[in-house]
Amino acid sequence: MAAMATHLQTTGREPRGGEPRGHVAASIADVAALAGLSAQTVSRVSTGATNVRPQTRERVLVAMAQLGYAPNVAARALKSGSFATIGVIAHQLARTGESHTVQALVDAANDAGYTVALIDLQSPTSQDVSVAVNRLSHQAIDGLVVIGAETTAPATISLPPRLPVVVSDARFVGDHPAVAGDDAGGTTLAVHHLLGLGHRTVHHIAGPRGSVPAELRLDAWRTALRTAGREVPEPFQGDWTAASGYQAGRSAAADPTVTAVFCGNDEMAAGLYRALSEAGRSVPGDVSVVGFDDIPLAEYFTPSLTTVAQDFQAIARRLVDLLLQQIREGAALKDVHSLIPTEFVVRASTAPPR
Amino acid sequence: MAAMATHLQTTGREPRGGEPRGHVAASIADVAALAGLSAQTVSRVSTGATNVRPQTRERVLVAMAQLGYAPNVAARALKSGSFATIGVIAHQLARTGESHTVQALVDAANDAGYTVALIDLQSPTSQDVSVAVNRLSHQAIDGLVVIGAETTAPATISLPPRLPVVVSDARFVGDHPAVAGDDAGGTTLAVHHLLGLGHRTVHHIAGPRGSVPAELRLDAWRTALRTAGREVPEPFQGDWTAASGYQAGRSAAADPTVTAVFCGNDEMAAGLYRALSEAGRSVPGDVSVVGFDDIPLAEYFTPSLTTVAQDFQAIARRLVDLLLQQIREGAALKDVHSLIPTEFVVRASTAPPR
DNA sequence: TCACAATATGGTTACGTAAACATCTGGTAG
DNA sequence: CTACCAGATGTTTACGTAACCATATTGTGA
Repeated sequence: MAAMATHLQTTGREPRGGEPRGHVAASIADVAALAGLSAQTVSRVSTGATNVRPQTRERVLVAMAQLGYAPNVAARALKSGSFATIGVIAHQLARTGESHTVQALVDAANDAGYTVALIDLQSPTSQDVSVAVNRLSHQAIDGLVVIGAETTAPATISLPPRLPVVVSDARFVGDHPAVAGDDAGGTTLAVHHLLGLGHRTVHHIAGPRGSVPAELRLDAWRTALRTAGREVPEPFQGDWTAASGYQAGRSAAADPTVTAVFCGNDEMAAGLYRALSEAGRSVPGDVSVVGFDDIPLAEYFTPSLTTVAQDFQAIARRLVDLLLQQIREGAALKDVHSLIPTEFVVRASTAPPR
Repeated sequence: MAAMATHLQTTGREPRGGEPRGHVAASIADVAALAGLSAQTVSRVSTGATNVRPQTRERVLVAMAQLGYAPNVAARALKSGSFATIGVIAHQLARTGESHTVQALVDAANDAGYTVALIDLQSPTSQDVSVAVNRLSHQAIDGLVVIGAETTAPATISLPPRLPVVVSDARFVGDHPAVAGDDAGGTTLAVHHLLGLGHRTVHHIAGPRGSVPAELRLDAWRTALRTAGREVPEPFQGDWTAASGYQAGRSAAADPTVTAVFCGNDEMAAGLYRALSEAGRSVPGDVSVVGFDDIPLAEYFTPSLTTVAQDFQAIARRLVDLLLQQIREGAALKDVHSLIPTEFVVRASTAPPR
């Protein structure tokens, strides 16, 4: 009930006050009157219906232009039940990976004729997600993309019934179609690459506890080492930020057995670079480093960072595809789980051990 | 007329098909019937009106919960003329500076009870901006924030009349309220810092031609040098990307007279770092480097980057404030130009020349 | 006890659009 | 020449809400 109350308050704003001329936005009736036609005919022109004489259509278009007519989206939405809008729930938009997904998502949605209503969560808890969804209310959006709930099980998010939803989540639990980058696959490539160069084992700076991609990468790293019969060292605990990578890096730099580090993301790799540099250990001479995500800056780290590239574009396109499919067909797609492959990009931060 | 046609087509989608039970979303009338009250009373509860007996309100809330009622946003918007939504036009959202502004903007808008409808432009030309605006149509949003038009004069953007608008633009031309970081001030601080360290002059890697912030930083750099009576070297031409900074850096590294470089943004500074490193010139020993923006990674460059920090939060808050003020008061705020101060952050990438 | 005020609740209406159905026009085939 | 058909246009209606005005109910003071 508490959650429900969040969308029950009005904003208390009045419609915008009048220009000098009592020039309220022109409606379809005004256009009809000016053109000497019925409102229905105007509506037909504005929706692109074909059964209108070219000459009549022209008359309507002229009247529209003259009045600066634009269809009232609210009325249209009320009538049709659709807003041509999808909701996107993100978490810390400015985090590099997230912002790429969101940009790609916005572009994909726009291409499909949809506007994106964006909510940015401060914290990605189930409750906050639920509140955010209710805020958009279940009729203001035609569908919902949840990409910011990395520490939350999608199944525990309370959603309006019948609202098409897709989530970006690699666990593939719950009923919603899900799309994610191949965290495990990318991690395996990274570990094998480093072992293949001759490193005896690979250390890891992990993302925050509870984060799904962080856990998946951690597990895959552990599994890859075990499968290869290598020792699994204690992972360093990070939180995605460069600062945490730096902290972890101070410990790593002090440990002479560390010759190869797989970082949970590129930002933490940047922090590690600096810690190693301060300790006088060179990359890749003394320590090889691999990142994850392939942010634009990764190529211009010094040295250029070897990393696991995520295809954010592909992830976003797939998310939008799956969502629109549900919206159009009116049916929930259950058990659709799409894993977008990662690409391993070898640059200059990895080398055989000394 | 061509532009107008863009918002006249419907999407041709049918409303979502029925669940097994003919369970269309509950309306205010359904709630009223279940509670044994009039629709009006239900409406009062849902809008938070005070003149309802607590006992009656409770009856309504129970009925709402039972039916899973949520107000129909379209109907509400149609009645009130307001969507509680603001449009945001961005350009290359994933660019670091931009994504911070957008995140802060979304947060500020959400705090004020507004949803953000986001459009990401591929190219920031006047025409594209106009098309994007028309796409949102002038009644789907209560106001518009334009932050992605850096190569476009706001005055040349065709906007629906009477739509409250704010732009993020430091030129302050045209009628719209504008907010921007203090490009010139920040640049001056950077140049003075470097001259103060004893450098004879300061080189510059500029942002793309035509970009407003790029030009402002370029001009301010030139002016600061002239004012100080220093030689003004030919600037290097970049385009905001690390790749362009690297290119420029190759030339800079080859020129022994270059001892201090002011970069148009932090990404280009990253590219410069690498070029200098490859040429065997150290930062800050041989060359001092200053960036612009203070992206989160800047502190973890190796060495830590001295840069001009922009307060994206403050910019966004001010943009939203100015927009909401116009929306609420119904009057356009002309000639409101707000310059958000920058902060100069001294880190480890600058030092006196050898 | 009753009149009156204050508060609570109900009925009617309009917001702008587009679907469904009705009517009108012009042309064509029998 | 007429009946009919197809296409063009008009009329009516409903979508869900909240403002406005009308009415019912409660409580208070004389």
